Amino acid sequence: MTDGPHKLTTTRVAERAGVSVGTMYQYFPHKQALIYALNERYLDALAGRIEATCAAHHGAPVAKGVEALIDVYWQAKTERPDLTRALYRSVADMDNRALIEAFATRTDFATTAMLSSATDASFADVNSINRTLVTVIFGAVRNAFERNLAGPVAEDVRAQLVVMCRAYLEASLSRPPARTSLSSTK
Amino acid sequence: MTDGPHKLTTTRVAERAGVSVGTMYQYFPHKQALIYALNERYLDALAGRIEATCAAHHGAPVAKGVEALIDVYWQAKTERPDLTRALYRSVADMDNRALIEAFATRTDFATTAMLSSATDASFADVNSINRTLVTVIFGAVRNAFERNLAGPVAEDVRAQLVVMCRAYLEASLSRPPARTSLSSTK
DNA sequence: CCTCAAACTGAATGATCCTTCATATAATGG
DNA sequence: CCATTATATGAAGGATCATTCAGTTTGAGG
Repeated sequence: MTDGPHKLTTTRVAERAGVSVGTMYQYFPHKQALIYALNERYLDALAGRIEATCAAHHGAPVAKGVEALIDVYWQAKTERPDLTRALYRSVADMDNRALIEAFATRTDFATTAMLSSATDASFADVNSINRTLVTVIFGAVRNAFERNLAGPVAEDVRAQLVVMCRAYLEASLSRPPARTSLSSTK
Repeated sequence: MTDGPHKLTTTRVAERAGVSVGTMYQYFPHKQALIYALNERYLDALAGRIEATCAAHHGAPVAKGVEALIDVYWQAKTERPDLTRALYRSVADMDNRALIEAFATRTDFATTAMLSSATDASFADVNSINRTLVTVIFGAVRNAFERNLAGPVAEDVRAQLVVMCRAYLEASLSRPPARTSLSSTK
């Protein structure tokens, strides 16, 4: 299903799935429903991975958790570039509000839980911080992906993204375990 | 040109431009060329605004500069949501490597210059930091935009994005004006 | 081996949209 | 005012798909 050439046509998807167009229409009423299902499956798997990662880092230092989060997402988007691209594109052509919403909810829940459970830090407004973190990570990864950054450069961006998120968290501690040197809004 | 309903068809664009399809084909050989031109114009204007912002913050504290950068970009993407959406979408349907490339080059140049010129900070690897900053900002803004965050929430994300970038810069100073409490990779 | 239903097939249909071109309108200059 | 050229128009041509459906294959039960 890691489609190659270009458009996600019904015939092409059917072929790739090893059936004829007609058969496909026995399982999905529209093309939209089909694409929706593809995205649903993808997002469901992705959410699953994220949840697993977050669960695995309950109680771990936030720094570790965020890095792990960045890694799964990065990995997920990069491991099958064609699929990623095809889905990103397909999403532009239809109303996917519900899917994105569901994904965001699951994700937010998982990441918030991870952040809150960290024993080495506590944050005043976890929701705000979490929302920002997720928005930044997902956005940055997508942007990096779409810019087709070459290997080492991509790697650098990924690493720096980790640094950035950590710096943000450290700056946002409500009861800093160490002293921060943050110049408030100088 | 702030297109409303959905697809960017040749007829629709022509209408919006106040001419007939035929006339349009006297100025653009393909639809592709047309869309390309639209994007070119948009990106050119955007790059211009970014350059202006950066120029206006030469020698200013980095914190100010980054905030300004975030603001222009955010503003540019939100002020005409339909246009933004239409262009994001159109970009998925064609080879726009060259445009993105050109935009990235101009942008990188401007932001790097701004960062380097700051008198209150100096960075070891400006290129890496700049690349990361730009990727994160552009990506996060897009992501926030596409999530259709409600007014106050959006505002919060924007503000937090500023906080985050500042924290990152502070953590990346090569000769810290104050002491950093950064736990290296604990 | 036969029957019937379920599942499959892919050519035909119709919609949408890019592109062309025969024709009309405007502008220029003599 | 006419001739000539530049510019504009939008219906028609042709491609590409999504979607349908008449007909075929498959498989279970008898």
